[in-house]
Amino acid sequence: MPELIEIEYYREALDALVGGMIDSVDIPDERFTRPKGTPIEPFAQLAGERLLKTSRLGKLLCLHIGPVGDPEAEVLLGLRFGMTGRLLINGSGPIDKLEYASGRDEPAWDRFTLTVDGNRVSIRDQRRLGSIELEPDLERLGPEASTVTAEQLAVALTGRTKALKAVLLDQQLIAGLGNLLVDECLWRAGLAPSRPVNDLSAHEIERLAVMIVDTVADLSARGGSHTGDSFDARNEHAQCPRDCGEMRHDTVGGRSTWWCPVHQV
DNA sequence: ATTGTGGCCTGCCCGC
DNA sequence: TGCGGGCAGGCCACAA
Repeated sequence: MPELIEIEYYREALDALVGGMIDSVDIPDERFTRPKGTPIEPFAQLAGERLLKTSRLGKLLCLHIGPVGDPEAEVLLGLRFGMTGRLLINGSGPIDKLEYASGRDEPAWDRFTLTVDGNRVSIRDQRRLGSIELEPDLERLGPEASTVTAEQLAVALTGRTKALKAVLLDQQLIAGLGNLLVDECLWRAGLAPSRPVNDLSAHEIERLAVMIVDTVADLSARGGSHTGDSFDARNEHAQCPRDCGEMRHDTVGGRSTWWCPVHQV
């Protein structure tokens, strides 16, 4: 479930530990490191350093780690949460329950644990779809969705033929939107998810950019990606909350998609 | 280069 | 009750 909004909640929670000393790093299983096959050792060597800062780009949460007062020696540790990953601090998460995740909650699913001044920070990820990476390449991510401008959006769309939804999900083009946020943004903007992007007018692009920024802000304040106006209509035979048309279920960009054919055109 | 597909992983839910 | 298939809100490697 975690999309930009949830990752930002994680970052804010983690921010309380900035300045602390990393006592230990525990990665039980090499399958969680990226790129695949990266040994655990370089991660373990972060013990003894300090957590200097946190940052986020899209769904990537970054920990800036190193000795105080020596920016040259700073190392970036990137955390990705996949679909089922949660950040736990001392056993509890900023988000209590993941939609669509298992009702169970096993400490055995802790794929990565950092101890900062005695506080346990863990990624609990049942399916191991998340990962950790040293010095992640930030250049591979597009502009941040929560502040995306019409100009940036236009750049992402130009020269492409993909379905609109597929582009919005592509982290290289726009960073941070996941399946739920995209469906809500398109529902609010009145745009069909399967529209080829080269078909959008300048006016529609502008409207969509504003809608993305507003929707992210709105749902952040409400409490998560699952609090959209269209969320309850992600069901068979559900009615569109705007115009009472029947919601339609399709696969677009390889993802399960709910939309309203009446007002999304 | 761009685009679509399948795989990674695991658990749950449904129908037989 | 047991079993197989399909599905899940992310991301990557790969083929066309």
